[in-house]
Amino acid sequence: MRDVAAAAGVSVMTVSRVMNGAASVARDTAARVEQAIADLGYRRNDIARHLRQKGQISRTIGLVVDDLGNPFYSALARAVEDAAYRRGYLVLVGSTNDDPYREREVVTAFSARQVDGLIVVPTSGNQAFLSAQLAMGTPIVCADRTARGLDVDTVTVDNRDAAMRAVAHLVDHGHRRIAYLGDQRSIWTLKERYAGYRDALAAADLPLDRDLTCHGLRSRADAAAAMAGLMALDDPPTAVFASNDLITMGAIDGLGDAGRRVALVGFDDFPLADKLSPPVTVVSQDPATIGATAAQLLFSRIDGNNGPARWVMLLTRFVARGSGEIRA
Amino acid sequence: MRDVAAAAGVSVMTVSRVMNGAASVARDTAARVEQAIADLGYRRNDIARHLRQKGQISRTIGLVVDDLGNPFYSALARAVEDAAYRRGYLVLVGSTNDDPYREREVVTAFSARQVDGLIVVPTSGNQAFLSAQLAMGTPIVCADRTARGLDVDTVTVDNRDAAMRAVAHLVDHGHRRIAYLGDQRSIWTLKERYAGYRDALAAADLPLDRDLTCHGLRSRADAAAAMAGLMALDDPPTAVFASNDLITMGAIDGLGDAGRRVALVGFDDFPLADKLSPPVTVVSQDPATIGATAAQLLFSRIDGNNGPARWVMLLTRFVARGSGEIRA
DNA sequence: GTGAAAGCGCTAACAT
DNA sequence: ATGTTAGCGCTTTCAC
Repeated sequence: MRDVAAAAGVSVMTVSRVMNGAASVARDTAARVEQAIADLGYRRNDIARHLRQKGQISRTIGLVVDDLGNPFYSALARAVEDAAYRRGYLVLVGSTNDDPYREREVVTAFSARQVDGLIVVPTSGNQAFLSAQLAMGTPIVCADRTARGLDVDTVTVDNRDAAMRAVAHLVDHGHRRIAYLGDQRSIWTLKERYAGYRDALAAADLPLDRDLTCHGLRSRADAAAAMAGLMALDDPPTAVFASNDLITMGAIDGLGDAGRRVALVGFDDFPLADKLSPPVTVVSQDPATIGATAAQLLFSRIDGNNGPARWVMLLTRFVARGSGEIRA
Repeated sequence: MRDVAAAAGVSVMTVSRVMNGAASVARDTAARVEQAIADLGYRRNDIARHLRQKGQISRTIGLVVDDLGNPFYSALARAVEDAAYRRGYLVLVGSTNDDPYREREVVTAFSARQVDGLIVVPTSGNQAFLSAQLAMGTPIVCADRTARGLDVDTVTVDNRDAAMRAVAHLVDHGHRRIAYLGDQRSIWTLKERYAGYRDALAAADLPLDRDLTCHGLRSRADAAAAMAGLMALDDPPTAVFASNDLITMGAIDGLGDAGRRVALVGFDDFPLADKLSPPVTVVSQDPATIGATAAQLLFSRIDGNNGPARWVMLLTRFVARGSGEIRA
């Protein structure tokens, strides 16, 4: 900037004014400065700019998800990025792998970079440490899952109720032995979905059979193995509720030909679910809407809204395609 | 930091030393400072730190992809993020939607934020403008596609050759009317794949029938419609080469029951490809490896390597599952 | 072992 | 319409 000023024969302040499109610069002075900028290929250092600028804003938000490589979270991330782009904000991303330690590291690094706000998919750990950032004036919004030990804006779907309806649907089709396949119970969404599963059983006066519930399935392969194990029981289930997309695919792998007689309902829709035989009945949620809503809540805070924390519950859609309508 | 210094009764310099773990601080002084830091909940401002620090590094890299919401690019992004995390770097992400204007905006914004390096999936526009960043000392690596008008490190797969072999596979199974379904030809990868398609036809002395080639398919629905159109021809194709995962799915949609007699090979593997009937034969590439390799090249530049530009060509894998082995 | 002064690149506030 | 001064929060350099 000093070089530009020297080249144009003005002070750095005038260069600053030109860069910011200030009106109070003579046309020919501005032209000289523009020329110098072009000649020297000068680009403003936005970091230094924000350091001094009023309000200390960095025009950057941080997005912390479980796994950016998971299509669910990448769809969410894309929606956040679009909202940020429209407002002239940049997005820092980080994955936690549901590891509370890494979550803390990432959030801390983002805060040290002075992000103006944070959208977080909380891990199963405790998020009380986030209250420090909150106290420092950095707004936080939780997406997909609620935080533990923290009272902030949150966007989720109606996990428990949706799971309950899905399982009730299986009950309505005559099933009494309905298996549950799920990821770690420590994750909020899975706890909710499992609760919904039990709600539906209770409502139908069905017993909760521990032999039919599998938790902690971290991958499609895990789910396939668990499903195969269930089918090897003396009295195998006649229906299955799979609590996320990966697990649903694993269940399909594990069922093999038995997929034609065993009913299946999965949480999360996925491409080609309608092309399988039988086509897969699912509870569908929209990650892009979750991300867009979270961004909207965050920017309202950045814009100064400091009302009480809001919890936006988005509705899921039940999509009957065939696999969930197989009768007992 | 000033507050901490005051609370501990030392100068800001000593606080700085403690924050950086300098050895030359008396044990009890350090303890007093640590205490003050804890009491006041002080967190260092990394932005200000990097502004003054030797070498002016920001420990941030920028990642520009076509669409972060596309599982292919999100897998790539995840690999980049992991590599960055291991080195203590943060990642700014941006999507271009293959819009050269947005590409330029995003890259410019990243550069203004003083990123230490850039991994870019180039749009179909011209990337000559990137030479400005390159000249300013910001290393750039292209991933998935090559850049136009720019000589930088690049990671791609053997698109043309892989496409050629895929189509040759169809020829080997007796097909003479092989359709091509592709996205915009202006995109480098698609240009290459289309060239491979023509290579295979030429090698088999088959004519290039314009009626059997469809370009510019931007979505699964586009591809479905194009496929249906092809099947409505008087003399429909007996085989199809689909040039990416979305288009392969669309082709499956468009084929419907004809999928049992019309052979299909797709570029890109996708979940459940093996569960369809018939299971889908594909050319499989690994986006995570592309991302990891790009990160490796970028960090080698950040570490000072300034040798000539490298082009790493990763190999694809041909996965025969059934749909590609249907005979004419 | 500690501190004072200077400055990274920029802009706010007040000159002129 | 333009320049001067001060300072954002930190680190470098050099002094003690």
